[in-house]
Amino acid sequence: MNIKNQLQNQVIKAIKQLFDKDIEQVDFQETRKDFEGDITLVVFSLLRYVKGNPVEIGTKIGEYLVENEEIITNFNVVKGFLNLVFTDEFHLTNFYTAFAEENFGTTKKSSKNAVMVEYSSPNTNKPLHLGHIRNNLLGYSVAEIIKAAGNKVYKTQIINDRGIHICKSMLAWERFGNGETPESTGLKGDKLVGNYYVRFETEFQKEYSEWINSKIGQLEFEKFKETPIWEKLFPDVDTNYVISTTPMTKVENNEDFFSNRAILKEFKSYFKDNYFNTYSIIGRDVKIILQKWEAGDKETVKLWKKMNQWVYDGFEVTYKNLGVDFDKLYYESETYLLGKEFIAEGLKSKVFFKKEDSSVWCDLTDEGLDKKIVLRSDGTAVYMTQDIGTAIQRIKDYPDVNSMVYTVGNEQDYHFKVLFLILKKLGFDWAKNLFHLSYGMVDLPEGKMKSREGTVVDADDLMFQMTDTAREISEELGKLEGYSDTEKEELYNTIGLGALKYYILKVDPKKRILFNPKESIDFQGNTGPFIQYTYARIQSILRKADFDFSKEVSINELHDKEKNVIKQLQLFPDTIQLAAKNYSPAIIANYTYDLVKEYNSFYQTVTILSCDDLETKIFRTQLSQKVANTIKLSFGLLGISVPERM
RNA sequence: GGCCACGUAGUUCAAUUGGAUAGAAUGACAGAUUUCGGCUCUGUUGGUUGAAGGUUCGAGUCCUUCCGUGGUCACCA
Repeated sequence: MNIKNQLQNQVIKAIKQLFDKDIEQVDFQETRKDFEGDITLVVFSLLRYVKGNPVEIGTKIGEYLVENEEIITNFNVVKGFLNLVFTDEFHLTNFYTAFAEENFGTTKKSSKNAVMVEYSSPNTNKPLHLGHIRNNLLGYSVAEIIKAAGNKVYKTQIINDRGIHICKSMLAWERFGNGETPESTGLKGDKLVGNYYVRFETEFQKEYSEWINSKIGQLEFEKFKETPIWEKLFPDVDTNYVISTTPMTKVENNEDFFSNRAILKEFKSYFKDNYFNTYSIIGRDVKIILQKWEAGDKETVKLWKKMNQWVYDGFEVTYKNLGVDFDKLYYESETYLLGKEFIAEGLKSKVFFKKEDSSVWCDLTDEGLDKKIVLRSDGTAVYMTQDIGTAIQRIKDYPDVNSMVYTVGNEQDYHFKVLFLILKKLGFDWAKNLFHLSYGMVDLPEGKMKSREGTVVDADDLMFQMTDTAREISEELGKLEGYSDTEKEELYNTIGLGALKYYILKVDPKKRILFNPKESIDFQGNTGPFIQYTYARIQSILRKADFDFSKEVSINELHDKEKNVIKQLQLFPDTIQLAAKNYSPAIIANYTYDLVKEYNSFYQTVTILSCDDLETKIFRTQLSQKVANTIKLSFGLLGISVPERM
């Protein structure tokens, strides 16, 4: 039975005895640092049942507890808060319970049900970038946290290996590739394929620009100028005025905005998809490839397989460096057909309806959402189709899974809302346990990452730079005599990636991150290396401890700093549960930082190894060891490793 | 424009899910330790929690209305 339950029962008894009232639950919270005490009872919430002055009520309960509960030695009441003080023996017993438990804080698998966590899920036409890094770190960490909270977990991803994007790379490679391979160029496979995707875009833009200057392009431009599309593009502008005066030439005092050039730019981005689907030659060619692929054309499928494999090989290297892994991979090309099957079923059961052009839709207006397409008029699958198929396939493959977590950026909030609703409508009872782990974008100090402007931060490059900076700083410090070159490289990797991972994971997933490369490699303050340093320093102490510190000792009186560290350690189990409930690695990160701060303060004020009293020396060494273990465990949940020296 | 997030010290983030005087880090300044690793520790400085109302013992947190930022509103994924 945990402390809160034990105390709750006592308080309930106290209230029964003192005020003759029956209540079921009372609120406890951590005592704030500025007040004396170890746990706090909020008296205010009792006022509903017990009338009177909160201070008097608190005092009476406090007196009762000191009298009747042996772990409470003292109390004080501030306003409506009853702060209770535990005995030193109680703290010590708690510590040794934790000390004896190797993985203190984690829960052994208790549930028969499993959770599936999806993350990463990239397209196969481009290398991974900073945004994927956040996704991967979050997904991996949340999976580890859920595991530590006592659940079976499967890590998975859906690889978007099918579709127009990969066909674009294929077309460009066939046309301009001269048979290049990763081997022949020395490039990572994902980089090579990404280059051809860029090449396709360049060729397309060239063709598009030429077309705009052609007669027919100018005709479309004129049409564009006359359409009321203005309203959509510039909702803030008085449209009547704009249309009636042909503003692009006549409005003078906002020339930049209304200049012919600015409008042309608007037109260009507005008409792009339309052009791709109608006039574009290269667009037509790439769609032919997609059709051939869907028809199972041998040559096309062969090339598709070859280029996808290059990408997979490249991704594997990135995943390995990043330290993430998967239990099972799903490929869109293998699940979209199952999705189609269930669209057909849904049509029968009237979950979906068919339009005249034979496209299939789901009507969600009753739920306050729109109508959503689930199958194109030509019968081909859309994004939603394959997501339906994938979800169902997963439950088929893993019958013990009854809950799934999707780690996907918040620009897809609406998509997942719809997906979960559709699955519910299709009658799957597990659909109520689906969670979209939605996270904010990663911005750079200069603004958003844009591939067209070349401001995308490549995942491999970033990891390399972080390791490099870690090397520079570590070499200055020179604490590494006796380390071989490979050991050193491993350490730089540990530190560099530790900095990166902590920097990203310490912020709440749903908030957007401002990624400042300079700050991310910082070693001081609330950073990964700061925490790693504390761990390494404890290891140094443990190496020097030339006495037996494996057995319990008894201490007469605890130092305040010792008590604070013990209290912080005690919070670990609840913290894991809370982090799992909230799908938030940030909670683990912040906990670890608090623990380290508490420990450093302890370390600074008391002596450990040079302490005169043997019992105290042993106890403080044990306390240090437990802190180190906990750092290692909690950092493990974040996917960050800790060094023995640094 | 409809819908959905978010808005907290100069900056980057917290705040035990409605609790006490809103905390850290960073920056700047002052100090401690110089024999367990100085990548440490202790202070000082810095806030009308975007604004205004409301709900109650109590609001950064919940409700309403504005303001600002971002996302989304495809037979793209």
